[in-house]
Amino acid sequence: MNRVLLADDHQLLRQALGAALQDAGFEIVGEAADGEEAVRLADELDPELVMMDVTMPVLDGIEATRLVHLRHPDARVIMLTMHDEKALAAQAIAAGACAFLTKDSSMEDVVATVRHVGDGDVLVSPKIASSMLGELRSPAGTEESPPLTKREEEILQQVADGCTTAEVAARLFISAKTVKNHLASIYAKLDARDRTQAVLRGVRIGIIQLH
Amino acid sequence: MNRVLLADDHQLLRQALGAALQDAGFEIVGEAADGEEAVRLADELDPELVMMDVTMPVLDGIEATRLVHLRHPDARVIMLTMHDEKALAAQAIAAGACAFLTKDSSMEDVVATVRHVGDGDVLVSPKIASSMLGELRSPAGTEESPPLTKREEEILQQVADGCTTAEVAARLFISAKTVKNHLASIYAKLDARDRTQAVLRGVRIGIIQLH
DNA sequence: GGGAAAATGGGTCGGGCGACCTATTCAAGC
DNA sequence: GCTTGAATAGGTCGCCCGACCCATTTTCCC
Repeated sequence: MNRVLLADDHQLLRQALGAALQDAGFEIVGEAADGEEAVRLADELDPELVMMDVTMPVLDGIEATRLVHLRHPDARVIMLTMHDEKALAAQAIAAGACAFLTKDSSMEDVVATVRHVGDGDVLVSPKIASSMLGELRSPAGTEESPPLTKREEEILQQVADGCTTAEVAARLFISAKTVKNHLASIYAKLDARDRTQAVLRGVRIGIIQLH
Repeated sequence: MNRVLLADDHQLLRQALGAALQDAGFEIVGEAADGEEAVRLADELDPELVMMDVTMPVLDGIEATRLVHLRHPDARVIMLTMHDEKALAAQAIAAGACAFLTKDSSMEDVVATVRHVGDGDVLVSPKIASSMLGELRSPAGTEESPPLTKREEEILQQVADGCTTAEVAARLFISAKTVKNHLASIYAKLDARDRTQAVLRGVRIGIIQLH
């Protein structure tokens, strides 16, 4: 019997996961609707397992995982994501996640993965997880895309919010040139050739919130 | 006892909805993972109710709803969406949907809505639905954004896929000028000032697929 | 048949944007 | 202490983009 904390902004999915995990013998000790709440509840409830969605308001799942892992090294975090992206897996693992699931998975896959992690398997690699799901991606070298810095994420979010280069510069009290430099770095990291593609990548990997 | 068809690309959510609706006394006659499959299964199974996600591969939920409603005027379609956007509600209703639910809803809300629609309520307006959900939006005039034409959606999708204006023109065998004209029309309809915002809007309202 | 909307194409203009290059400061880590 | 990387800033260049004009053809609905 493992104490589980659920963090997902979609109540529907939380309830569904909660019900399935309870049926499987897990105890749901709390539910969070955003990353910040997830971190707070993790502090408060000290769960053994955390099911964390990547795309969440206020604080995204990656950052929330990083914080939870930092404060509760024993807690095992399982990441949930809409779209599966190789780049995301690396970031999730780096942030301290133990496993990786896409929302294309079946309930059985979820329960199986949670059980594995709960049983103490140190790391269910994304590859193992995806093969376990019967879905295999990342053909070979798993070319990783280095995570964005905090400043870069901040700038990309502003761009996603509709700001031009000059507007971002004004909001952050820095030069437009600097914003351009950050953007160039973002494009290189996300393999995007313009702001549209960069923002879309950000949305896919869950570091960008849609307002 | 109503015959229900589920259409959502996330297996997890399909299972969850299916289980909840079955518990509530509905019969799940089929599940579709994309819009095309939804239309095909609707033809095949002739369900009374269809729960249709907006964001689906191959054919989006709006278009799928339009087709289903066209071929099966008696079938009642309930739209499901991630983000709730006023513009989407108008499009969904126009396409023939009977009700509108966000994934922020609770399972109880979903069951209640499905029951209402299944009982024969002609139209659960988005406003009623959202007030039923305890969430009220669209303060007054519900300023509608007219839906994009097929050509416009096609072009916006190409832009989302990373094409420049010239590349879209080449792919569609039309002049770059024409692409620009369509884009201008798209910007006006979606209240976007550039392609980044337009694509993001498309993603939010679910007419754009992320590849 | 007639009108509206969609789809097509053209022109011009200014500005934002991305590519490329360099430089300084500061903090963290080896 | 030295190096690395992040964040800051500057310059130039060419081009793509969006704003605002315009017209024609086709399609579809009344």
